[in-house]
Amino acid sequence: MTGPRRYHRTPQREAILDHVTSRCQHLSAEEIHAALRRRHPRLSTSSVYRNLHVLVAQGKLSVLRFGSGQDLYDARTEPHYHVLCRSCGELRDLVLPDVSGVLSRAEQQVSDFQVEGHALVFHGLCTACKECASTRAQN
Amino acid sequence: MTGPRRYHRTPQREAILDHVTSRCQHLSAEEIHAALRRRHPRLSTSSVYRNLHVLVAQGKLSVLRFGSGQDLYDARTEPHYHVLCRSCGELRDLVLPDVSGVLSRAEQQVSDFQVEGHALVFHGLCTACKECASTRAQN
DNA sequence: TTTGCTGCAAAGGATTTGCAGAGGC
DNA sequence: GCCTCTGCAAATCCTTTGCAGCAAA
Repeated sequence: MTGPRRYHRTPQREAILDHVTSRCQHLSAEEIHAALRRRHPRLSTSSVYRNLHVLVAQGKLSVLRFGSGQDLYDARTEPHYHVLCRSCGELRDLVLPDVSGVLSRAEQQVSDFQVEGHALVFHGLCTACKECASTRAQN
Repeated sequence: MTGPRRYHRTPQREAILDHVTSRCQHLSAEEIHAALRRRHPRLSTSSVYRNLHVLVAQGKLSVLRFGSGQDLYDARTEPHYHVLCRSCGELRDLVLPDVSGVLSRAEQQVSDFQVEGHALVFHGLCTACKECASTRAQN
């Protein structure tokens, strides 16, 4: 029987959480590392990755995984969703209160499962890429 | 101005699509490769990956990206969603007709974006992992 | 004949892990 | 003191790419 995990407080972890929280963007581990290196020159990538995992486990951040190759981290505030352009990779936030209600209710209908949350992503083409695509033939 | 892409018909591509379609599971590129190697001993991993991309681009398959590390491929039939256990990684299909209606309507509310589809994933703990977790303390 | 596809091998890129020492509680 | 965390370097893992020959249209 393993006891509960006792997280320690470390400057690195706090800096990472502060940084992600203070920005209203979705940041990659690499971006976070680069940004914090100014103030914490010895901060390692592994610490960034490890701390991001911890913060996600604690529910303080959430992860977005898309085709972009790298995971993006998001400071969780209110329930919101995402729109992703399959062409340029642009990622936008989306708040849909009506949908949130429906999905919260749906969570309880999932049998044999203790649902803790959900992720919803719309995908398609942003305006710019749509125009771009229509100038060339399609299949 | 690039013309439309003219896909050729190849035994490899057909075998891959057939295989994924015939199974009601979510398969990784590696699993597909391993399964098809019996009948196509010279089939390469790169062909599997390339063909999976093509099939997704053609809308014949869809991709699921989760924490598991590898992408999973799904033969698209009816609109459905997924439930993912954050502990053991179990992934289950879910059909929620009510929700589908709401989300299809929501697609049209996304401004400045031509939405082509959406993905919805519920996450939490499956029954087995839930019991497992409750026998040990939590944080 | 033009263009797409294949297998092979090598490269790429994001994330993870082993380790020994430092640090929080 | 015990256990977690850190930086560093090396390793891993999945996926992509370059290439030369083959195959479909």
